[in-house]
Amino acid sequence: MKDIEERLLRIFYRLLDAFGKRYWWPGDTPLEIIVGAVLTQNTTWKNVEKAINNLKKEDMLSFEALYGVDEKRLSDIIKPAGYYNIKSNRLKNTIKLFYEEYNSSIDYLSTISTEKLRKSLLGVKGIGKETADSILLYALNRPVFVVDTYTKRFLKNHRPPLMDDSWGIKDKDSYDYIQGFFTRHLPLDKYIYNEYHALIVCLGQRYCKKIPDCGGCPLKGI
DNA sequence: CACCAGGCAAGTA
DNA sequence: TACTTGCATGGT
Repeated sequence: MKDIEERLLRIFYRLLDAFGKRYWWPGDTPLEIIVGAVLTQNTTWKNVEKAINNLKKEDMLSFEALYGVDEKRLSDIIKPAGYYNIKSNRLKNTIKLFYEEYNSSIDYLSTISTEKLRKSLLGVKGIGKETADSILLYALNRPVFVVDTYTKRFLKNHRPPLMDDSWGIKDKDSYDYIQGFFTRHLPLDKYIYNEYHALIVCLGQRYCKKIPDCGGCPLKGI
């Protein structure tokens, strides 16, 4: 067990050394990060940036403006992010939660437990586990490990020999199991969770697209 | 031309 | 529970 923690940290520092700090999440305010988390669902960040820039240009990047804006008009503004009709509705649902239940107040949000926040986020139509956890970690600074397709691919591609079968990771493991795996074997540290997820994404984008292929991969020979 | 990207919900079996 | 499908733009 202790062995796994050391291994995970060793991988972490190797990636950190290779790629440097990722400075996630891009975004100046918690709201911008929340909006980005919804818009980036199955979408490249590049396209999300365009949508967010449109929102800024229209002066729509506030809880009040987003709460009040017409859904049709919102879909028009965020069009570059793709799935714009669905995402406009999801954004409205998300903003509605913060506006109506938490007074659009980051200070107030800081008094609410992570468990309660996660439950209310998952109650929003359009927010699944990854989006909820991204908001918790990157917008609200809670120590929650984010699992995404890169994380699953990372585990799939690197065991064994990188990871031993005794770790119990299987291809079709659920979100909760994989998240639990990381949180059980890492210190409860939001800085590590923040950087680890970002580094896994960076690794995946550069080296491990679809099949196990570690040519030039910084984890080779670790 | 095909394929993918920092998911999710709804439908089917 | 475990698949499948629709959603849509923009880059490779």
